[in-house]
Amino acid sequence: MKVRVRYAPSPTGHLHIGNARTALFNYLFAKRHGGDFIVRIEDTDIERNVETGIESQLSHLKWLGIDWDESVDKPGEHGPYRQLERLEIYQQYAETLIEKGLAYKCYCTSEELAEEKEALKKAGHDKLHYSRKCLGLPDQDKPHTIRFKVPDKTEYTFNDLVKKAVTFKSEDIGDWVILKRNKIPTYNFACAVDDHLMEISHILRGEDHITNTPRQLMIFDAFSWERPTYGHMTLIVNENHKKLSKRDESIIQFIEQYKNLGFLPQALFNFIALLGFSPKSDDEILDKAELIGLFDESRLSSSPAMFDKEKLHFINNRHIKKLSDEALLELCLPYLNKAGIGKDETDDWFESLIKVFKDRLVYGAQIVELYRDFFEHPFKIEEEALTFIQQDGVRNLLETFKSKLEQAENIDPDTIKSHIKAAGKETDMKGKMLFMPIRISVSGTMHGPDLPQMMNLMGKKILIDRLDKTIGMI
RNA sequence: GGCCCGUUGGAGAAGCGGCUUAACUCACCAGCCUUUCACGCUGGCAUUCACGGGUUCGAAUCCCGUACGGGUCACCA
Repeated sequence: MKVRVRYAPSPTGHLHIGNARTALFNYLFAKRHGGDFIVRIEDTDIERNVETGIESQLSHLKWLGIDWDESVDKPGEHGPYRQLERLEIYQQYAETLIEKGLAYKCYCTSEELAEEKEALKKAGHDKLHYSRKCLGLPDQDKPHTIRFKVPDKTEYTFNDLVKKAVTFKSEDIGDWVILKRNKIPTYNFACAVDDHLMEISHILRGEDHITNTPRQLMIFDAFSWERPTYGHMTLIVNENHKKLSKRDESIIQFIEQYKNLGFLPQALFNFIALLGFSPKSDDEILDKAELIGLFDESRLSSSPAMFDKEKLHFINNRHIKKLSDEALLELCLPYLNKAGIGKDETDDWFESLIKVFKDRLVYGAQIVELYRDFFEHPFKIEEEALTFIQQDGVRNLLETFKSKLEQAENIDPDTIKSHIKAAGKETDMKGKMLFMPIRISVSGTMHGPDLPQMMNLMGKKILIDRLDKTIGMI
């Protein structure tokens, strides 16, 4: 049987990190097993559909490097791929279920149902199941839903790819709606019907779907269809161990936001693939091809995956370091331009700027912050640095160096280096006692990028000014 | 509350009955490299796997219970 998997988003907004993970693992699974990856649009909630939802979902998947074999823009033999275009199909299958006596029409209004539930709750019941009072009623010409008649005393056991054997009992599930009053199917019904019709072999989805599985299994069984294999991936949780919620502001949640900040798609792909999965590899910096080769569904984790921002930053930085200088400049340039940095500078200037910060850059937009920290912010010396420059000879060194700088025609990195050397010789300072005071005097801190490069970028005026200020503080 | 799931170092996370005196990564510390910084490299960092009982010659790994955390209970997906 051919491996066919699907990612089934509802077009209610932008691509969320959790959905991206679902898509990514299905993609990895398909590619690993030489199967097909399908994107099906589950737009049966007409209230919540967003106009640009589909386009946004698809374009961001593409940006991440995930492509598909069949979808709305690339029809295969199992279309249509939007559920709203498949309405007659679901209606027909629902009708069949009624004919078989496995489903029935329900004329209850939402108000009635709410009251019923309230009464059960008051009576202390845990299971707030539908009373079945419409079961067996003669056909009426009234608006109605169609409910699935849940079988008595049946166990639904499936061998989950991640959780292993999972069992649900039918008595824990009440008769549920398969076709809404507006003739549109509910999620569980449409999903099961489509998974069968589209010949989906494996379903990898978030653990929040695990309680939906028995309902979908009921549909498969009702039609005697072959059940697909399910795998429920752990939830992604935040530092408080809570499911990532779209309203959680402590974590950036949408792929688009990462894209806008200048994160790299290959890094995001790498990071997301490690959310609930650990490849049999010591190295964690992996590209798409490596990840496909390493993917193994038996290594999906069953305990929650923590969204570790630090790790994302680390991974992105590692991928940035792999970029060529040209590619990195291309990534950073829009942010610099927008911030008005380097308006009158040459290409060379930009190139050295990129070189100077490449090692520590976490994401594209950060270049602005880094630049400002070192070049624009009011000059001030950190405490530990201030202590350092109080040592003997520092003042003399800085004054010597400053006078050389003042006379210098140009301040390219090599020239600066030779002036540092000369100043060291004249004042008998070397090693850390030579470089560190100069570093501090121009940046205010004991840690930073390559010294001559950084000084060249700063320009003579700023350098002299900072040197003066530092000397004044000794 | 019912049903489902989870609990390993400062953090992420492997291991799922003997090969583990618990891999790997981040962070941190030390050393090396570099006339500074950063990069890189090397080493250090859990005698212990939520807790209590049990099974076993042997348990982080299996079973039971407790605690804590989470998910889910829609005419949403």
